[in-house]
Amino acid sequence: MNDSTIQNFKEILRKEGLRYTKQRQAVWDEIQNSQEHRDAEDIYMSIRNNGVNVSRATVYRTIDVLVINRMVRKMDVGDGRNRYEPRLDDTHHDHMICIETGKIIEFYNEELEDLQEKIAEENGYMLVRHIHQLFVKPLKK
Amino acid sequence: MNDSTIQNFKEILRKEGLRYTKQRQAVWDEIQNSQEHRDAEDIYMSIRNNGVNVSRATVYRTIDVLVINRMVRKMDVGDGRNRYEPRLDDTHHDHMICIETGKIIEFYNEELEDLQEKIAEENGYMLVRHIHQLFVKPLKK
DNA sequence: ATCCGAATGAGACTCAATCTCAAAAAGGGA
DNA sequence: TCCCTTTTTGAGATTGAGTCTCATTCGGAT
Repeated sequence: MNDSTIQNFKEILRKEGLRYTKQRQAVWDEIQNSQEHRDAEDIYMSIRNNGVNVSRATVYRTIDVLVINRMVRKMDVGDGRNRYEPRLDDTHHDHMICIETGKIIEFYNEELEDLQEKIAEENGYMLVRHIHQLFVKPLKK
Repeated sequence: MNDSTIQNFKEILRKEGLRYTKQRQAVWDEIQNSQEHRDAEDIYMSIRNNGVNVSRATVYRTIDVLVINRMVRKMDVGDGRNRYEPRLDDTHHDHMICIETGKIIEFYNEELEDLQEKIAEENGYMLVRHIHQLFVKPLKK
C-alpha cells in the first residue's frame, strides 16, 4: 500500500484506458498485502470485511487486468479454484504442494527453466509460459 | 478392446469391489481405443453414438476408477475441461500445448524428471506426482 | 459544475462436474 | 434357472467457480 505501487497501479490502468476506482485499488491492495496464495472468494470477502463495498464481478474483472499486466500470478492448484499471488518483485517461481498438509512451497531452479526452453525449441516451438506443480509428501525421518 | 486389457480391467474392478458392467466396459473401450486427449463430454457422446446407453454420471464415475488405477491419465489443460488419455504402456510424459493451434504435443525428458525429484528432496519432500505443461507457440521461420 | 462514457453490483446465467434416489441389473447361492 | 441382496445406473437436480447483463453510479476531462 506504499506510494510507488499505487502509482504503478494507476499507470497500468491508464495504459489500459481504464479508470482509477476505489474498488480496483481495494483489489490490488488486498492481493498485494498478503503474500499468500488466495482464491477469489477469499479476496472478495476480505475486501468486504475491510468495509469496502465490492462485487465478485469487479474482483474477477480487476484480477484479470492485474494478471495480464503481470502484477498478479494466477495458479491452478487442481482443485477447481484458481489462486492468486502478487508478483511485486517479478521473480518467477513454481510451486510444490504438500498433499498431506496442503502447504504451498515456492521454488525456483535455473536449470529447470533452461531445460524447458530447450525442450520447446527442440520441438519447433517457443516457450511462452508454463504450469509446473510438484505434488509432494514429507520425507519420513 | 483385446482380451488382455479386458481381463486387466475386470481385475481392477474386482480389486476395487466393483461389478463388471457394459457401461464401465464401454467407457474403458472408448478411452482405450483413441490415443487422443479427450474431454468427458466427448467420451460420453461417442459411447452413445456407438449405441451403448450410458449417463454422464457413469462416465465420470468410471473415469475416476480408471484414473485411480492408473489406466487413464487426467490432465488439466487450463480451459476448465479435464482431458483424458489411456496409459496402456504406462510411459510417463508431459504436455506441450500450442497456444495458436491448440495442438497437444507429448514429451518426455529424463533430465527433467530427475531434476524434479531432486528439487523435492532438497526441500525435505518426496515427489508423488507432478503437473507440467508448456504453453508454446511456433518458432518463426 | 456539467456531462458522457466507463465502472459497478445484484443477481441471472453458464458449464463442468457431482449428487440423488428410484428403478434396473449383477452375481452368488440353492 | 429363479431368488434375493447389494450395487449400479440414469435422468435430472444441484453445486460452485467464473462470466454476463444492464440499470444505476461514478470518474474525470472540459
